[in-house]
Amino acid sequence: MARKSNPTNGSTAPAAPAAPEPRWLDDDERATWLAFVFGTRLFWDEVERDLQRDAQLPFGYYEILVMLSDAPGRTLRMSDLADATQSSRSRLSHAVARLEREGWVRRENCPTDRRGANAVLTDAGFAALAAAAPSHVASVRRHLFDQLSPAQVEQLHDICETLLGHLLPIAGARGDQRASQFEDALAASDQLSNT
Amino acid sequence: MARKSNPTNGSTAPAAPAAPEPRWLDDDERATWLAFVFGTRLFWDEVERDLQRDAQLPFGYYEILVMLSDAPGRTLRMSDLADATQSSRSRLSHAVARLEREGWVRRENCPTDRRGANAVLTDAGFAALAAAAPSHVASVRRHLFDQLSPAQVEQLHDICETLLGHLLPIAGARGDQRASQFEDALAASDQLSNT
DNA sequence: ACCTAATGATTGAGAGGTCAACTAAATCTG
DNA sequence: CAGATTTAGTTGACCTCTCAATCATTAGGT
Repeated sequence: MARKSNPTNGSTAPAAPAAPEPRWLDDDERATWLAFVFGTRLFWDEVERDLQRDAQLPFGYYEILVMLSDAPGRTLRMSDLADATQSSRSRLSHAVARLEREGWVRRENCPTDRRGANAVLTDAGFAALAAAAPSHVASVRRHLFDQLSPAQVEQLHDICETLLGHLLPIAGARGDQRASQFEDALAASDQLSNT
Repeated sequence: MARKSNPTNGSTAPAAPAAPEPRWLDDDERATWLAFVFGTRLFWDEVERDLQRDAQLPFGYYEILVMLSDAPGRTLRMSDLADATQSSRSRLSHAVARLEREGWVRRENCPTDRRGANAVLTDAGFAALAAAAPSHVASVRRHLFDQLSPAQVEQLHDICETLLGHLLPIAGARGDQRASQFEDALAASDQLSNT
């Protein structure tokens, strides 16, 4: 399915606007690409399914609750929360609206900037997160870390860091706020690691 | 953001329904998880953005066209196409409806099974795919293969195969038709590789 | 053959996401 | 300080996906 080969099935490239002579993937690359597409898709399907079953929560929403629970006062500016969860402001606005309906997040006016808004994790939201976290971590463990050797975990880490080194500047150059956030998230996870 | 640590910020697990004493991620695992979540998300955002810009096509729809272009007669039963693209029958039905509106796919009645339907790639659909493919391959290359060393590509391949070895049986046990399809796709990509 | 199950495929409602337009407040600039 | 610009955030329309319900057809069992 994920073949990237020329659909004309030959070496004569069809009307190719950008690349006159595209370099198709060779067999090894194609197999890697296929495994990557299928593997990551199946992984996320499984993790999301587990989370949905155990917490009636999509992973993206879980992330929002985690970020808030880690923030001082369990409170974060909407923009900061959007950046931290790698989501657009629009998406976050919709998401928080949903979480607010659920009673897990509350909006407050920002005292220092009258056009700003703070998202606050409610006690109910914190309880929901606390209930969801153990089984979610178990799910990630079961489907990822438990399957890989320590060496493979390290390799995966390096590979993802390499990709981030390439992608963050690109996202940043496009004005994508998320660029700066990865370092922040890492730093935060160091500071707050189970003290 | 992607911290999996106990939201009570300590070692005393809160009301945990399933796991009395969950094993939280250690610092290395958390960093790996964070890099994985951010890295793959950013990667797919970028690839999808490129594809959307160059072909006005989400990746999932591109996959459908690729599968059809590889099939004999550029024709596939709806069910087979669904399996091959790792999508539910429902999703595929909606997707093909959309591609049909676009004029890129046509539905035909299956001659051997009167409740079946065949999806056929039209000439316009093939042309659209041919126009989209070069820049899409370039995008995947630019954001993935060009960034990794040959060793890393091999490691990534192994890691994804390992995950698939774990996930395919799980998906299969749930009656998920996609389980059988990975092997098929690999075999097909071998057979049809740029001859 | 007949009745029941299983299969192929579609449909509609609802949830989540993107994109572009919009409001309001803060900031820059002359 | 007036006016333009940038920034924070929300909104609505539209698209895709999921889920459950549905319909038609085929396959099984007796």
